[in-house]
Amino acid sequence: MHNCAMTSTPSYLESLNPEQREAVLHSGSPLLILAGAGSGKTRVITSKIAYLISEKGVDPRSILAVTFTNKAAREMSERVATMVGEATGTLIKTFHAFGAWLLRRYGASLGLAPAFTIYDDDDATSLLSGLTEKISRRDLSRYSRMISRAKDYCLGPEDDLRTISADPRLPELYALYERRIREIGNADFGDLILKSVELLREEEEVRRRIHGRFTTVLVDEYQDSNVAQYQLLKMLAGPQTYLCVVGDDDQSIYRFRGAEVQNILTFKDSFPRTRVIRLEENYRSTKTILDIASAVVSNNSGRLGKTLRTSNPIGSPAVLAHFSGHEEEAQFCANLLDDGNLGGTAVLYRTNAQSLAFETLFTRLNIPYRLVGALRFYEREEIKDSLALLSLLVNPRDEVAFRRIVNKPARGVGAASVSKVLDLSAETKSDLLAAAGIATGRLSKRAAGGIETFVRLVALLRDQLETVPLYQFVQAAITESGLLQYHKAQDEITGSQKLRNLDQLVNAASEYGQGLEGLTLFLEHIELDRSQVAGEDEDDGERATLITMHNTKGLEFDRVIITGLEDELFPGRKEEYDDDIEEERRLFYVSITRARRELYLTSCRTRLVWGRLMPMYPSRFLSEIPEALIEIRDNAVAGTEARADNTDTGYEPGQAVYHDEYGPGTIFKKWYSGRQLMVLVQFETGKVARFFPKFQSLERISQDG
DNA sequence: CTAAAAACAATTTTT
DNA sequence: TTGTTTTTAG
Repeated sequence: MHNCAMTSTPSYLESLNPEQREAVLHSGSPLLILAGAGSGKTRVITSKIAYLISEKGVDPRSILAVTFTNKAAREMSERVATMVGEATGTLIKTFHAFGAWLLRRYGASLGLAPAFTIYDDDDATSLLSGLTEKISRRDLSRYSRMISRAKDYCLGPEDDLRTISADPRLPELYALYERRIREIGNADFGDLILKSVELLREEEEVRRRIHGRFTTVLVDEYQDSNVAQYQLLKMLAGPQTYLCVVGDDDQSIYRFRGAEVQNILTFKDSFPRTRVIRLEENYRSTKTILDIASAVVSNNSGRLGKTLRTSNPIGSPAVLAHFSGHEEEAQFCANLLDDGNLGGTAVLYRTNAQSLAFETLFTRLNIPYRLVGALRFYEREEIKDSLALLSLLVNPRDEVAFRRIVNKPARGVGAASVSKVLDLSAETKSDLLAAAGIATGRLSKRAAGGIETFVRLVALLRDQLETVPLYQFVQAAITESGLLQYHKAQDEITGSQKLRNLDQLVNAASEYGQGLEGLTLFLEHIELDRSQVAGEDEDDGERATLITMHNTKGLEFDRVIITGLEDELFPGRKEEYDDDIEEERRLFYVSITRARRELYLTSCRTRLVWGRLMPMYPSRFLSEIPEALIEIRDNAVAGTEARADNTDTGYEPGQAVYHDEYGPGTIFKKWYSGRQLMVLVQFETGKVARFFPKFQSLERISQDG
């Protein structure tokens, strides 16, 4: 096949190592790329896309690339665009966004209109709460989570749900929920995948068209796919489809969301003739950092196994610093940042709550920082209110949106009136706005007036939808509904920034087209891309990054500080099993491998938990790091040093205890957190709490009889 | 029906 | 500790 007129090898191929190049050039059978951290996996995928388009003459429109996060999708689009030029027509989307894309086109047979809106977990919980009486808030969100998990596993209400939960009410509640959301005509997150699977399975014509269109399907971060996503992939892959998945079993960190490491472990069995290529050369980190990461993750079982190597310098040892409390920990980070390398530094933590100490100190010291993913824009009250109003315009059957917005700002329409409208809507099979229009006769005078105002408002807005640019429309909606005024008043009372956020929302709308179509797309992007940060001004200089460990996936920094390395916090909850510990360990592995040159680890002796100062013990993961690779600095104030001793006796399960605040109770579990004994106590009030008996006033009561 | 007061629960991690 | 939900008085 040597062709004299052959164009020179593209530069992006030349800079690849042999394995990477092999992965790019491979064709003819399914391909599994096991790509270790920092091994240039994104580069391989983007090069592969570019290669297919520019060298093999593949139609860009026939390529589908699926990622897990919007950030990854955006990045991939940009990189492909720089390699082969803009507007290639290649579909690069997250799994969920692809589901929405598919269902908007072909979902009619499943009862989904092209303009369906998407319910997030909150909305799903609200929907459930409207469906059933007498279930506490907490249980509602529990059930809602179970339903969402069931969907992750591709299970419907009639399937055996016992693997999700043995709760006897789950099937009934799930069925109720499912029937209602179908009536409304919206989709929740799980539906975007599950309904896509259903569609492709049942509609031969759709399947045929999709197989005809997408002859190449690429999946990034495959280790985080769930069962439903695996099924979707199965359906997407026709006999002619070239399938390529990239992932790293050691970086699977979304099990809590239904991610199934099994998917990548058994890919070879699911797709016969699979070729496996390992990318084991790391270009990111120093040898020391890599050795630490490898040592830690080698404690996991059930891995495909992979040895990362690098020709990078050895680098300096990691630093492990102990502190008395979170303030000292934050100060330590601030001191490190004194060298001015803000943009190259990331402070990592397990839970969002931990960011506060850093924010407070950094603000005081004028250290610029960027907070990733914490205060999610879409979750804010004023944004959700506005979105509810807009959603209702798109889908007047949207019960969740209606409930949220019909009486906000207060129009004199209470819960009783809302129920009447909903009942009437069900009776007459009409949408909520129509029902509201004819319900006035059944309502109190005040409520009838309020409903009328609301119905008029919606009608007025609807008339404008097709005639003005979207941002103007959104502006009109929040102004004329009174939401703007309402939240302005809130700002004045609480000093919040709601008005600014609403402004931001209007700005965001300006990037979308006019009319129903633009509005639908706008809503979809907001629902699916939750990484948006409010008030993020354009980069006006270098900032340090504050970020959760989960959010760092795919990122890298010169210097990484992993904070809060304490048992019970990281790894978290202890009542769980080995699988969970392994997942936490993978999260540690991901965190460590974000670092290019320097790695710092911090651990505190105390931490505020629910406003109480709790003693903490170093994370067990720290003992998995070879001593030669780490330099330990103990900065804790003397005296807080505590060691386990013989006071541990007498706290056996079954022991009756008394606590000043919670009253009498019984120990039902004990274990060691770090070196310290911890017990779990069931109080007679029903409360369950954890204690360090050594530090906290937990009186033992002698059992009589 | 609304607003203020009182009681109460909460911390993983996110598409 | 904080923020949110339920109760209560207008």
